[in-house]
This record gives sequence, structure tokens and C-alpha cells, in this order.
Amino acid sequence: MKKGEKRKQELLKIAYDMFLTRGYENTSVDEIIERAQIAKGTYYYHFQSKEQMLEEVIDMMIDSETEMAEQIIRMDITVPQKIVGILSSMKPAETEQPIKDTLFKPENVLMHYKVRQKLIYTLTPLLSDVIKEGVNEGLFECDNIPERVKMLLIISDATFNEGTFSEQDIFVFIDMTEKLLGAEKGTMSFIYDLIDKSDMEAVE
Amino acid sequence: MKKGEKRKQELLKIAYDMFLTRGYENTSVDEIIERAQIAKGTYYYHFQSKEQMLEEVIDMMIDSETEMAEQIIRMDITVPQKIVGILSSMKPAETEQPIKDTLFKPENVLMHYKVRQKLIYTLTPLLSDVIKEGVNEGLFECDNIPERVKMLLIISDATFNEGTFSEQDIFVFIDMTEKLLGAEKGTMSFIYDLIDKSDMEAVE
Amino acid sequence: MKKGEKRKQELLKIAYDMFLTRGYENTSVDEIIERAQIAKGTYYYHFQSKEQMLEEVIDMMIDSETEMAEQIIRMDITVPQKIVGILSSMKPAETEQPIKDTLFKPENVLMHYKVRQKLIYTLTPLLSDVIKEGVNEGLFECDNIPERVKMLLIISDATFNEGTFSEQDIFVFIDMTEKLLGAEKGTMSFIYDLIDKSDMEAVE
Amino acid sequence: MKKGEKRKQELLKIAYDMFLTRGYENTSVDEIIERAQIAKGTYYYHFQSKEQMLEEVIDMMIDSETEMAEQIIRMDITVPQKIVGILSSMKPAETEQPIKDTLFKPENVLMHYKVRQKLIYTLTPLLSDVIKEGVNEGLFECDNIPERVKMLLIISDATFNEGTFSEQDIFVFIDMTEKLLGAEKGTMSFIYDLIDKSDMEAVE
DNA sequence: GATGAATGAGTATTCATTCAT
DNA sequence: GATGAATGAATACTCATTCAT
Repeated sequence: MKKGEKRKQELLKIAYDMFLTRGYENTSVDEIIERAQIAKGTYYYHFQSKEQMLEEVIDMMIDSETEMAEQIIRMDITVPQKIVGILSSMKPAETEQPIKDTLFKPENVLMHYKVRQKLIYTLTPLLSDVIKEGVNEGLFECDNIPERVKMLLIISDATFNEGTFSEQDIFVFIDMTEKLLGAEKGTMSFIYDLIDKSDMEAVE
Repeated sequence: MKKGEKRKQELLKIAYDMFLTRGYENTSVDEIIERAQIAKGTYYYHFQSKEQMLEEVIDMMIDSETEMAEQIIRMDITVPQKIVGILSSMKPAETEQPIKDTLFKPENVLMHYKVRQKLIYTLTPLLSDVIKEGVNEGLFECDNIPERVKMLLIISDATFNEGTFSEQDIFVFIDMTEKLLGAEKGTMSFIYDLIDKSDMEAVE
Repeated sequence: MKKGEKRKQELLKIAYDMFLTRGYENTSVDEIIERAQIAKGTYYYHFQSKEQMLEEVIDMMIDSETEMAEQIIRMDITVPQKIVGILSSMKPAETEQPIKDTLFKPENVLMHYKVRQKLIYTLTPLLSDVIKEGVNEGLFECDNIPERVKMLLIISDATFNEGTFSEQDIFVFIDMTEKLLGAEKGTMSFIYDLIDKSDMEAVE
Repeated sequence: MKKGEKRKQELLKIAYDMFLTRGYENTSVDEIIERAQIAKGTYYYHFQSKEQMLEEVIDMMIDSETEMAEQIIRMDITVPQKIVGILSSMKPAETEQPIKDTLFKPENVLMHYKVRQKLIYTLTPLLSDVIKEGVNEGLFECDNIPERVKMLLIISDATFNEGTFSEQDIFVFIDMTEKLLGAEKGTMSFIYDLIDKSDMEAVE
């Protein structure tokens, strides 16, 4: 990595954090350079435009999440565990601040949308391979794997990464996953114990 | 309806159209009033702010789509047909211009997101009632109906209302729907014939 | 008073209160009519313009303060007591809310300035008569009475009605008043006991 | 002084002039930049807001007037002459245009008020030192000097810098000043000859 | 590699006032 | 006397981007 690259990486990290915390639209270039303690010119030396910077930030997020997914695949764990691991890798890596839901506040919709689009696109083949592994092991029985995987990713993201969810949501998700993949009942029920209950809505 | 209300409705329709065509962020108040041929003050007489207008536009869309769903429920058709009808009602009513994908261009993400959130919230109980009807008829067999319905709505929206889809997507969607509701295989396969193939991506 | 006049007086009172609390510039006609529960048209039926309303509000304030001064003159008290009484009448009549210093916040400067100008203009002849009375009684000895009175009013207002003042300010004020009017030392020292010490700044 | 500072000083001078001529509220940012021949952005690059610019303009005025007062103090003239000199320094430095009374038109009240407040605050200690000098010389005899000085400044400002004044006003002012400071009669009477009679109102 | 002064089109919002009913 | 819908000029401020040094 060249010398200039280092500065650029720093900038990306700062921007990533600010975009996540305050939203892309609500973060001005002025605010970024102020926090990074650099001049306007320096910013535009590294990035063609703010929008192009967003793309790079998103790529950075995707890369880190994809890498995590690839690590999971290479791990010596069961196929169902790999599935859950990859689904979990979709969760936005939490920064120092407890931001949680800021990603879903209207002002952050744009970035969230872009990340989700790209993430589903990159995770689909990875997760498909895992499913195929499961099919080969006789654990699952299904066709049209990529299409099933896409649905799995969408539902998982919508259920667990956006806002809160209930205990029933978990049960239905498990049931749906098993049926979608043609797995025997109970195959995926271990998910329940893994769920971070802190995001679960209080039972009234 | 009072005299002032009429003008307001006109404005809402114009804004609805413009927000859909060019996106909320890209539509300036100046452009709206120019097209509506009214003065700046008139706009702000009727709406507190541009954002509040967006809320009203969205409510208008939701209302029309909810109404459509309610009509479908009251129709003398089979339960599976009702389901498909309600799912279809989530599609944005096409205006005169052929806009199609503009709703999913980044600039429209905000409005799309807000509409989707509200729509799922309002359609869930309506569709749940239909599913219960199906359960009573012995057509379906499942618990946690609202949770299943929510997933159905999410998947249906993500599959058919966002971008393009393939033939396999349809098959998997049918399969998943049947399994999610505990229906016999083939119950929902009639969906395939109803799908507007013009949205289907060309087979490569 | 005619029927329409009553409504107008109500409006003036409301405006007086709002101008005092939030400042003239910061109070919009919309806010006034909203609080008064009347229509825009009604407002402009009673007042030619917002500025003309300000004049009327100020006249109202002046009138009430002038009236107070005239009552004091007719009272059966000593001349020095009358002087102090009239000087005190310059203090803005406190409304229900404890506003105090709002009159001196930048946004209220305009109204404060106008009131002060008019008040000095109307109080000068009244107070001059009292001083003449004192001269006749042999209590004071001075010429150019109106000019001295004007200075007295200015100093009194600047010292006691704007912000805070110290004990020394009181002493100097007493001293200056006596010398300005050619009174014997001690004639006005009773003022010290009358001062509302709540406005006095804490001794450090 | 840096390069950027120069442009800023230019802007301040232009604004100073415009605020004085047309009033702060009546001078729009658009008008300022048009006269300065700069872009909107340049204006906001140098000033956070119009209000903050006002503060800087005022500080500029205060500085120039304080500096004048300090020069007077160091001059080799008598104490009474110094006093008059400092009191004169409160007068707004006349710009090229003959503006005179614009400072006291309602629209200028805000700036005038702010300047007066700050000026009294900064001039009080300076003038107090001069008075102490006079006390040491045996010319004056008084205590509570800062309080007396404040009153002197207020009266002087109100009498000579706001609107017009009469011959009697001058006499009373001289008398009051002498008594306030405990000076011998006649000590300050030389003031009469120094007064710029052009501001004096015609004798009717 | 880095700086920071300059740009200018773009934006939402305010508000006193009018007038037909 | 009273209403309230309509007006439109005015205004402060934002912000991504450029470029000479």
C-alpha cells in the first residue's frame, strides 16, 4: 500500500462512520474534511466526487462482510451452521457508537439500500455453494438454489436486520428456511438459541 | 369536500406524479408550483413543508392500494386468487407515463422505502384474514399467520416489484408460498399464468 | 366603545403581550391571529398593517404609563416622592409571565426604543411640573428644567430599567439627582430604601 | 495578514457602510455580495451567518473608536480636554456619505443598540483612568468613579449622538458633568465652544 | 501530494398583504 | 363585520466542485 493510500483508507473509515451515524445525504464534504483534519483540495485529490466516495465506502463494507462469509465457509463446521454464519455476516458491523437503528432511519435509506443490493448480489453465489454442499450431504433437497438463496437472504435481512422481531418471527423463519431448502424438520431449529435476543421486541 | 381541499388534492396528485417520475429529492417545490400554476404562498398555505407533503402523498398511495385490497377481499373469488390479488395491489399504480423502474432508482429509494413500510403494515392484517379463511376451508394449515403473511409480503415485493425476475424466481416463489402456508402442492401454481411476463427478464 | 372596538382592544392586548415576550419582528401576523382565534381578513379589517398595529400597541403602553404618572402627580405626597413615582412609572408593566429582560434582548430593541422615545417625550412636561413645584417650595434650585428632566429620565431608565445595577449605581444616581436639581444633600436619599433590590446585582 | 483576511476586511468595510446607510435588517446578503462583486459561497466562506458578520462589523467599529480614545489619553492635553475627546470618540465615524440620522432610524436601532452597549463597556475603564488623573490633580473630587463615568457616557451619547440638541442641553450637560465629578464651576464650560453646532437644532 | 479561497446554482421557507365571497 | 384562500417578492443559507499556488 502506497503512502497516499493510507490517508485514503483513513478517510474511508471516517466517512463510513459518518455515513452510518448521520446518513449519506446529511454528511457534507465539509464535515468529513473537518473531522479528518484535511483541506478541501486533499479530499478531491483522493476522490472524484462524494458519490464516488460512497461507492468506495460501500465496497469497503461489502468486502469486509464478504471476507467474513468466506472465512465462515472455510471453517470446519456443519452446513447449517455455515448458513447461519453467512446470514449473520449481513448484519452491519457495529461501530464504536451504538448506532443500531440509524441505518434504517429515512436519512440512511439510500446507503442501506445500496449495501443490501450489492450484498445480496455477492453473497448469493457463496451461500449457494454451501447449500449445494448440504444437498450433496443429503441434508437438503431442492432445485433452483440461487433463487432460493436470494429469498433466504432477503427474508433474513428484512426480519433480523431491520428493526425488531418477535419470537414468532424466529419460529416462522426457521420453518420457512427448512421448507425452502427441503430440510427435515428440526434441522435449523438450533438457530433459535443463536439469535441475539437483545434485538427481540419485548413480549407484551 | 371544502373548496380549499380540492386545490390541495390537485396538488397532491401532481406531486405524487412528480415524486414518482423524478424522485422526491429531485423534485423542488419550485417545480411543483410551476407545474401546478400556483404561487409559492399557496403551496405553503396547504402544506407545512415539503416533507409533510411527502407524507400526505404516501398516505394517498397507501389509501388507494389498501382500498384495492379491500375490494379484492370482498370479491367472490377463491382464497388463493384473493392472495394473489392482494399481493398484486402492492405494485405501484402505473401513471400515464411509463415509469416502471424509476421507483427503484436511488433517488426514489426514500419514497419507495416509506411506502413499502407503511404498506406492509396495513396489508398484513387484511391478508391475514384471507389466510385464516383458507385455514378454515382446510386449504392451508399453519400457525403464526401474521408473521407468515409479513414474510410473504416482503418476498413478493422484493421479487416482483423490484427490478426484474426470472422464471425460476416464479417457481420458487410458488413453492415457498405453498409451504409457508401449509398448502398442498399445486394450490398456488396458477400464479404462473397470471404473472405479467413483461417484467420478466429475458432468458439468456 | 363600539362592538368592533372591543375585539380590537383584545387584539391589542394579545399583540402587546406577544411583542413583549417574543419581540415585534419575531411575531408574525399568523401567530397573532392564531392566538386570537380570528381570520386573516379580520386582522386587516382592524389594522392597516402590522407596523401600524405596533404604533397602537405602543400608544396603549404609553397611555397606561402616562396615566399612572398623572395619578401620582395628583396624589398627596411630597415632591421627591412624586419624582420617584414618575420615574418608576417608566418601568414596563410586568405581564403575567416573568419576562423582565426580554425587553432588552436584541429582538425587542425596536419596540423598547420606540416606547422609550415616546415615553420620555410625554413624561418630560409632567415631571417638569413637579420639579417646578419643588422649586416653588424652595426644595430645588435650578433653571432649564425640561432639559434637566430629560437627563433624569434617561439616566433613570438606563440605570434601573436596563439590566442590573449595583449599590454604587444607586448612590451615584441619588447624588446626581440632587445636584442636577440643586437640592440639598440627603433630599433624595430616601430613594435607596424604595429600590426594588431584586434587580440589584449580587455583590461579589 | 493572510491573503484571505484581506478580502474579509474588504467585505467588513462594505457591510459596515451598508448597515450604517440602510440598516442591518434592510441589507440583504444578496445586496452585499453584489456590491462586493463576489459569489454567495465566498460570503459564507468568510462568515458563518449574516448575524455573525454584524458582530464582526460592530467589533470593527468598537475597535476603531477605542483606539481613538486611547490615542486621546496619550495626548499631551489637559484632563478636561481628554474627557471631551473620549466622549466625542463615541460618535460614529462618518463615512463618505452624509448619513447622520440614519443610525437612529428604526431600522438601525439594533446595530446602534449593540454598538452603544459594547462601547460603554469598553470606554468606561479608559475614561475612569482619566477621571482618576483629574482627581489626583485636584481638579475633581468624587468617589464611585466607574459608576459616574457610565452615567456620563450614557448622557453624553443620548444628548449629542442621538438626534438634535439645544443650547440649553449643552448648558445642562456642562453643569451636570461638573457636579457629577465634583469639579469647580466653569471647569468644563469650554465644551460649549467645541460642540459641533451643525447638529444643534435651530432656535425657534 | 496538499492547500484553501472562490464559485454559483439550487433550496426551502417566511410573511405581510389582498380581495372575492 | 368577518372569512380564508391566494399571492409573490424576499431571504438566508447549503454544498459539491474547481483551480491557482
